[in-house]
Amino acid sequence: MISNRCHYALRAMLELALCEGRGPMTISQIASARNIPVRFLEAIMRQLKQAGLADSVRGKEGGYFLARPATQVHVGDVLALFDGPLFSDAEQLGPHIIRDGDPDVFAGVWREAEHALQGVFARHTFAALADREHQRRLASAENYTI
Amino acid sequence: MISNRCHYALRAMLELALCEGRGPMTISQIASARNIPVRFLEAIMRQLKQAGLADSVRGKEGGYFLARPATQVHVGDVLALFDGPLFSDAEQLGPHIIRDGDPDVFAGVWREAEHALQGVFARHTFAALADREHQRRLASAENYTI
DNA sequence: GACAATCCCTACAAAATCGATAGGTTTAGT
DNA sequence: ACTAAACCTATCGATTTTGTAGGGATTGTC
Repeated sequence: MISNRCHYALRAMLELALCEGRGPMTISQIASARNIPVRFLEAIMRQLKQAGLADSVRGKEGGYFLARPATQVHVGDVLALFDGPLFSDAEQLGPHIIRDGDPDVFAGVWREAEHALQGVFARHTFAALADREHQRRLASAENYTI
Repeated sequence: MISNRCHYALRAMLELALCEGRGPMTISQIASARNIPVRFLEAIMRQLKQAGLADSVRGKEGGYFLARPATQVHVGDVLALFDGPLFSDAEQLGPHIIRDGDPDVFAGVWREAEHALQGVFARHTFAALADREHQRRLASAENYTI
């Protein structure tokens, strides 16, 4: 299943997408906006940076921001980084299950599954998600004031 | 990702499908055919039985067999039993990530992903897999004798 | 009825994974 | 210099997963 790490990363990226174009965002800001343990998020953001999904400036007034426009970052990019590939052949995990490099009958199934997932995850950009989140917040704010 | 347990279960079910109609198969047979730890497989087979995928007779000459014809057992049935659902909402794992039962923006993504997977896994029956495995074995045997 | 082969159940040990924390270093703006 | 921020490495604790052990219960065969 999807690791907690990955859930955090997805929400951090969403937060960056929401604040796109308004300068870098600090780890503390992201963490408090999403209730994520700060020191844990620190490691996650580094990983996002190393993978080329986020970028950062150091020192005072520093922080993180999206490395590419939100319209060009997909949910699949984050998932592949943390939890992918989901469906690998068994021989990587338990080398004794498959004999002698015989082709595995299930390999085809895993390939299909992986492919189907990639299709889904490539359809969702963080720009679209941020948009939806924005709508959601407007609606709930309206609900509150009325 | 797919747990080792589940890989074992899939291969055990495949073995049962290969021997369909030839009486029950013992745990030892399945285990040695696939290099699975016997006592571990024991627990797995029980789980498969309790889920209604396999059935068994006890005592001497006993063993396991498919509860339904192999044409009506899908890979998805086994996966759902051991590792499913793969994509659940975040709130079940980390209740603090999402505030106040607010609808999660990612929930839709997970639903789509789960649905896509179900589609793939429902297309593969153990009958078809056993068939492919049979072909494979014939081919490799031919390769060996020539 | 004894025996042996087989499934069945519970508990437990060993190992891996994951979430989270701690302490300290480097960078850059003021 | 001071401070706020990103950066790095190590480690700890809890949970999950893998696998093992010992003992039962069931059924065919002699």
